[in-house]
Amino acid sequence: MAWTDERIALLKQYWEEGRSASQIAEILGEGLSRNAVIGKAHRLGLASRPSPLKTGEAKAESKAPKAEAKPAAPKPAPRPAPQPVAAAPAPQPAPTPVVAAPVAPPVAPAPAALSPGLQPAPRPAAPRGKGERVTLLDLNDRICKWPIGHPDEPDFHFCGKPVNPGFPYCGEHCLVAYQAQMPRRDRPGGPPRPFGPNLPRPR
DNA sequence: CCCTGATTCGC
DNA sequence: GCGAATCAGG
Repeated sequence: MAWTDERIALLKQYWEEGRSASQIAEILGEGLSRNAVIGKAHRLGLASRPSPLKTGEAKAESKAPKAEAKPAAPKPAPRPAPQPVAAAPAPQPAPTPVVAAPVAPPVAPAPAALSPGLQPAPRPAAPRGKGERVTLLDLNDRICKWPIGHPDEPDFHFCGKPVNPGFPYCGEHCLVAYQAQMPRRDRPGGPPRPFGPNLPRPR
């Protein structure tokens, strides 16, 4: 994997936003480890920002007014307020108009290497859960990163169910993501096409 | 144990 | 330059 300008920009952005290295690693995908993120961040000159860690950098802040704790004391979370995912600027301008440049999308990176005969399904008609939203902040190693909705929509979120071990998705979405590609003539009606008008299928 | 970032060190 | 291994703290 290479640190493209897009990735570095994303790294900087997320890092400055206060995301943890592991979160950034998972957002950027491509098997990036949190160590890689930290290492790169270091090399970029970013380091030890408002993070609830105090290695080498303690908080010189002391709560002077400690007299009485107000019951309704609002606690400023160390993490920045969870901005809507859609608000995050998605740097898509490809400075290098390379043909077929494999630029990983900022969200929901498709599984990179698929076995021949396998191909990721375009976009599932994902059942939208009501109420709950799994945002970028909630992404872990072990929750399903299947995107629900469109990143531009305010309610864009992720599946969030426990993953199928070894996969970035839960079992259900692994079935969708790693569907075996059937021979065309065996496909009866044909699956919905992601883009473009429904052209008459070649026969 | 889980998590976090920092640093080292071989590639 | 990169990142896994390792370290150190919470």
